[in-house]
Amino acid sequence: MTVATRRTQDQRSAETRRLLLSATVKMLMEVGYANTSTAGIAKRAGVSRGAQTHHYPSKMALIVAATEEMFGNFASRLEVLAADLNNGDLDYDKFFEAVWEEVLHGDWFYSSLEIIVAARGDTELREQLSPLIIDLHQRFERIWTETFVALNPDVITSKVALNLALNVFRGMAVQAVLRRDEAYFREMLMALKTMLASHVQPAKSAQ
Amino acid sequence: MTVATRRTQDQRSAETRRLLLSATVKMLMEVGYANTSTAGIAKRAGVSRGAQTHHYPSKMALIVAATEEMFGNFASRLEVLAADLNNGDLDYDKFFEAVWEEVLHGDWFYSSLEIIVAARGDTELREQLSPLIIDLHQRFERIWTETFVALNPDVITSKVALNLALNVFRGMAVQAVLRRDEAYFREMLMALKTMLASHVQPAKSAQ
DNA sequence: ACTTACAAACAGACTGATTGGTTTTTTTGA
DNA sequence: TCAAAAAAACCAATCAGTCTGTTTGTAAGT
Repeated sequence: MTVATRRTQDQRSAETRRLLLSATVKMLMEVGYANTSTAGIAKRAGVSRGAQTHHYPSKMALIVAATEEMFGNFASRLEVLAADLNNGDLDYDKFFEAVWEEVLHGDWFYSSLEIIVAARGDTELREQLSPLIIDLHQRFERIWTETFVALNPDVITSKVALNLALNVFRGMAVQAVLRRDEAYFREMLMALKTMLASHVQPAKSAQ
Repeated sequence: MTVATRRTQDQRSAETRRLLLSATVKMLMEVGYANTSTAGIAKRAGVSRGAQTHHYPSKMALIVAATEEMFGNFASRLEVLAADLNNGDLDYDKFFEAVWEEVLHGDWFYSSLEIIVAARGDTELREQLSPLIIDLHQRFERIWTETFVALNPDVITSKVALNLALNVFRGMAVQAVLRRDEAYFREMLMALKTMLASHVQPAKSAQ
């Protein structure tokens, strides 16, 4: 239009796709799946609807691609936190607080919740997302088992403790939609840390 | 149409409303909020769209009324389970298994999840539902504190233990959407019971 | 170097279906 | 006789997907 910044086709494509996926995640996060239309995404991304359908012919293709990227981003973020715990930049308490912060205020949790709930009523979407979630979960388990060791593996393994913690976070985040009460969630998080502490400890401190 | 069973206006109204609310909850449960239309609800209820808009002029009025009833039903169901635990018809293990069964296969959890997620992107709906959820939660706390006592209230109170358990259930149910793995959830439930057992016990056995 | 041919990228109008809500008409009970 | 209840037609808005036309980059041929 104004200055013709010359780019290769690949560069143009990649940029457009990036804008679309980012806009998709942000819209899911901010207004929910029900209020996320393909036209809205295109507008938010600053891309024409034609460009959008060119790269992602259906809404599902767009959602699935956005989910893939979002899961990847979150796992990476978690890897960083785990590394921080391992090398001493974070202690046990701060680690969980950072994860909770990430869940509550990061891009990922609520957009994934929207997608999961949408998938409940859409067989095809569910089938497309299922492998992505399983992948993500395996990445979680790998990160976690490299970071925490169980005190009594016969009673509660490290893996189960991870899943318990994850599910508490999930549940809390859902509850937070209709109940904004920071003190309540702080108390809950403290209780979770206390209960977990008697079953797992950071691998680093076990050396 | 066929046989004119003579009923009072109140009876006709009450029956129509009952059919509509029941159909609403069932549709939310089975196909999700996104696929729940007012026309679909009316059809499923076997009621004309005119009758539906007569009793519930907007979709929100219908959703809110259905939520109210559903929450009431679930709290009642939980009261029965708690009473069974108190009078010895259920033991500690069986109680939690019954609650989990209720969450996973009952009418209420997934329909409430749909509604909560929908409320996230709809300010008015959120404001209407907020008091209902708080009511329900207070009922939970009352039931729970009459049923369980904390072993070390200074560390973890009975109330916090309840909320932790509730949130684990919530999280597990969300996870169950994309991960159907009964063994996994059994293991998770066992871990939850183990962890809870060291902080609360049934009030009855404490007498 | 410079055109030319072509395909990918992009833009935007259009379409059929569905939605929630309104209005009009008919039926039923008081 | 009248108002509540119920039925059904109707409407504007929105949606995902399709279609047609334009722009931009690429590569072959000269």
